[in-house]
Amino acid sequence: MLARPTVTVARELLGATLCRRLPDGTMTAAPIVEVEAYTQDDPACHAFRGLTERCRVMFGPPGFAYVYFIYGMYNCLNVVTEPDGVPGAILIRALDIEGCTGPGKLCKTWQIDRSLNGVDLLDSTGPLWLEGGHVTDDEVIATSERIGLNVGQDRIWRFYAKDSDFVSGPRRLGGRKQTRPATEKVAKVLKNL
DNA sequence: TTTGCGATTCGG
DNA sequence: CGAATCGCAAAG
Repeated sequence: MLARPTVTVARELLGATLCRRLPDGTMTAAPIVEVEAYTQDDPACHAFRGLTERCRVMFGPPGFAYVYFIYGMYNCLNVVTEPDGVPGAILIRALDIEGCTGPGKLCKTWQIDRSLNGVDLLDSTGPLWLEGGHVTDDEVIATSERIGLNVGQDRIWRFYAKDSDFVSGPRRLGGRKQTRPATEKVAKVLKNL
């Protein structure tokens, strides 16, 4: 499923449920509502210059977590894609739940750091994993340039649930406060996964 | 080794 | 718009 073109998978990942089991046993889960795709031939991708220690997991099999540290204080979570040997990843930018708007905040809130780099995201007995299907309804999905890049801005590889109030960054005209739950329409789609 | 900067966020 | 804050990777 994840061993396919990153951009395709990214779009389909919207609506999947990210689940977290904290060290103390606490469990949390929420739908993914914003993602960005990064591929080998993409200048903004960590794997663009080849394999390095940091992006090693991106070159491995799909379904594993690629967590990196950025700006001296934040962590970002990615889902590795593409067949083993081909780098590719999807940055998880927001979950449909309070405190998880933005890749850095999401990781801070759910206590995700580099110690989770390389964990199997398809293992529901682990600390972090994915469940559920995906959204295919174009009507509830929006697209845009990726956020915070100085290269690769020509690639429209950011996908987000149109009406989720937890999506980060630039939004549609008259951006609203991000404190309400997703609208009924999106909520319904997310529920039928 | 050194250096410049980054897939961010928050405050002024 | 700039500070915070530090690991990474390209350059020296």
